[in-house]
Parts: sequence; structure tokens; C-alpha cells
Amino acid sequence: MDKEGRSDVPLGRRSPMATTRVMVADRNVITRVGIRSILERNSGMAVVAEATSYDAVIDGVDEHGPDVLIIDLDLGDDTTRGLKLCEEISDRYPSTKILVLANTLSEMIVVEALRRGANGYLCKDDVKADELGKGVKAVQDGDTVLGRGVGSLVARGLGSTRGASEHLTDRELDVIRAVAKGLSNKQIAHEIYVSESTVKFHLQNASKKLNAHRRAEIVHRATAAGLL
Amino acid sequence: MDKEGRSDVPLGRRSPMATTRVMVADRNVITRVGIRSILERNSGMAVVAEATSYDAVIDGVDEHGPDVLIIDLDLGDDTTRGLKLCEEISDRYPSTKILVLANTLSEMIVVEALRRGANGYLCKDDVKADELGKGVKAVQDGDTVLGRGVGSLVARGLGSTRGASEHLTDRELDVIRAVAKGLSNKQIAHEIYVSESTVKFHLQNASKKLNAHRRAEIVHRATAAGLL
DNA sequence: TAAACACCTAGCCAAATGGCTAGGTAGGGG
DNA sequence: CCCCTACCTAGCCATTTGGCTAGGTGTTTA
Repeated sequence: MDKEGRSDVPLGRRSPMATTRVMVADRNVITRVGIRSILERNSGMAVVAEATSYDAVIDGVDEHGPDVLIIDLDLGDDTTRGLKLCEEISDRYPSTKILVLANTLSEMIVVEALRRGANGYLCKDDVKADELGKGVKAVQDGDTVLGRGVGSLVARGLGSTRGASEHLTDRELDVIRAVAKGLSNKQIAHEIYVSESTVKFHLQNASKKLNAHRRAEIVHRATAAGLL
Repeated sequence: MDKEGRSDVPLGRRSPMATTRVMVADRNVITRVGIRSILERNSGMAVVAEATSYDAVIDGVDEHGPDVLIIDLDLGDDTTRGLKLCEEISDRYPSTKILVLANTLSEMIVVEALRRGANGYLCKDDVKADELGKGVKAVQDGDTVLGRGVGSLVARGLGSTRGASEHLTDRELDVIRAVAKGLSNKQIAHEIYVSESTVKFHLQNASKKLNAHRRAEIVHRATAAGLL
């Protein structure tokens, strides 16, 4: 299931130095094909690998050593995993630049991704066809690329000292997910085998991290951040 | 901004009868290009028009009379608008079949779309490359196409008599959006110039329609349904 | 070893919520 | 004309919440 669509990689077209070797990681076939078409249409770029799962990304980078990895952090059910991936890739394969191509614009995710080694952050819905190629070239050259609206977000994020870099713990996420289902603290306590006090404790902490004051807002922010 | 990417429509390749004429409506370039590539790769299909806004969809259908319209209902800030569009298209241009290609799977949206004349509903993330072409062919032939998981959703939706067909009113949406921001009933009342009682009233009604019992759940469901 | 972190528990109190009944208006359509 | 819908308001009461302080454990990391 992971190697789907990897058949027609035009390795043969790779000229000595002129071609930028790109790897695309996205669970969505349409997006993968679209990126491939756009990049290979004009500019001297070739998509040398694709991946649809976190594991496959590592394998692909290791095997093909692409110049640029275009990745949607949300490759499974857990965006956090994608962030860890950024760290790992930029750590173990520093010559591969990372360009995040996200569905949604979330301050928390943007800041985290950049902090962990991503070289660029674009939003799928905002990208124009030519911007994608330019973005890839730019990150390859060592620049940092931030799409429309992303820049200001980051500025704000860095402005507030404590930032949005705070991580929700596993337990906090468990509780938030339960809250989203409409459960009361008592019910949640019963569901995850802790006391009601503990549930409140986790929620209080999550509130502070997400800068929310009501459980409805917690759910909303967590959803927007792709954490749910 | 709307005609971007419409330049290289391969009208010339249109053979007399063999070609299925497709129109693609999606705000995302990458997706549009991806769909185009996939469809034109093997099967006898040609993308004859693209649109990135609700208005452009009408214009495009009117002008090109495509056999199939592939559309992401979320073309602006209001999915409801996309639903109305389904109704209008299927009403005024019955020879154009509608295949919805959504980002998210929401019972409410699926049921509504089908009720309003959509002939198929696929989920971007679940679609395999070959399924897209097959789906287009199927709806063109008059079949109804439901992607993985969509079918069971619809079955459930139709099972519960009152269905999910209940519409949230404008006011209810206003209130829900405010709730998502973490406001209390009192604050919301002040914000939209009504009494706290009224806010509670709208929320109670929304609860029933969404089958939720807590405001956090309301926010979650509304978000999942793409109503926010 | 000390610090930091994730995790767990308890109790307090004001405020907010959910669930209900019981009204009111204005506009649209049969 | 009556019915239906969306909209608005009031009050009641049990329950839930938000926000706080003040403890505890075990693990990891510097």
C-alpha cells in the first residue's frame, strides 16, 4: 500500500547536476500526483520517491537521499509523529531540506516544525502553482520559506515568549478527546481509570498550554492544531 | 485569480464521442493538477474546465457543459454554499453529473449533498488513483458512487429517521462559533446583542440537532461537519 | 543528587452550564 | 386564516465547570 504510485519515477531523466531530487510524503494520491506534475512540468526537478506513512518517509530519505522532502505532517492519526519526524530527518540527514506542506495553518504546528528543523512551511490551499517550485528551490538553497500568512503567525508565536511550543502530554490528549465526545469529568475519570480530580488537573494544564479557558475552546484549539 | 491554470485545457484532444468531459472545482491548485493528471493519464477523459470559486463553478458548467463535475464543496468559507450549488447544478444542468470529492467525511454533509443532487461522494484521503477514474465513469453512467466508509455513514444517516438533515440556523451557528472561542453565555449574549436566555435557547436547539449534550461536543461535531 | 517532568489525588467556592417549562414576535406558505 | 419556522425572553434547579492551593509518586536528565 505504501509503494503505490512509485512505479513511474523518472530516474532516467536525472541529468548530472541540474536536477533537484524531491521526495513527496502525503497520504493523498491526488496531492502526490499534483505535486509531481507541477514540479516536473517546468523546473528542473524530479520526484524520486513518495511515501504515505511515517515509516516510509525515513526509508525513502535513507534510500534516495533527496535534496528536498515535501511533507504533510499529518500522515497518520497523529501530527505529533510528523513533528518528531522533522527532528529525526533534519538530524540524521542534514543534506535533505524539509518543506512542510500543510492542510491547515496552526501556529503551534508551524513554530514546532521550524524549531525541529523544517526549512519551510506552505499551506496547500494558499500555494499557487509557481510558488511550489520556487519554494522547493529556495529551501534547497538554504533559505527559509514561509507561505502567505505563515510569516506573521510565526512572528506572533515568537513574540509571546512562552510561545506555543508547549506540548500536550498523552494524558492531556486523552482527556481532551473525551471532552470532545461530550463526557463530563466524572465520566472521563471512569473511562480512563483515574479520579475526577486528575481529570480536572489535566484539563487545567491543557488549558494553560493552549491558552484556553473553557473546555469548548480547548477542543476547538486542539482540533485546529490537528491534535485530535 | 479564478482562471489560473485554465490555459492548457487540451480541447484539441477531444475525440468525437469517446471522451468524458470533466470539470474540476477545487480551491487547491495541487489537487486540481493532480486530478487532471490522474484522469488524463489512462482513461479517455479530459478536464475541460476548472474553478476555484462558487461563482466560477456555475459559469464553467454553463459554458462547457461537462459530463461530470468533480467538486470540493468547501470552496470558500461556507460549505453550505457548496450544498446549495449541488442543488442548483443538478437542477439547471441535469446532464452534468456531480461527484463530490471531500476532504473530510461528515455524515451531515454526505446526506445533504446526495439529497441535493450529488451523484457520488468520495473522500480525498481514501481515494486510490484508479478509483477516481472509475468513480467518474460510474457517475457518468448514472450510478451513485460512495467511497470507502461513506456508504455505511449514509446507511446510518438514513436509518435514524430524523436524520442529520436538520439544519443549524444562522443564529445557532453564530452562537456555536462564539462557544468555540471560549466565550460564556453571558459574553456571547453581549456580543450578538441578545439576552443570555436566548443564547441558551439557541444552544439547546443546536444540541438537539447535533445530538450533543455538552457545548464542547457541539463544537466538535460542528467542526467535524465542516460547519465552522 | 537535584531538578524537571508526567502523572495522580484532594478539597474549596463562585460561576457557568444543561435541561426543563412557558411564554412572546415576525414572516412565509398552504 | 392557520401552521410552521426562526427568533427572542424568562425563570427554576441540579450538576458541572473553572481556578485555585497543596500535597503525593516514579522516571528521566543534567
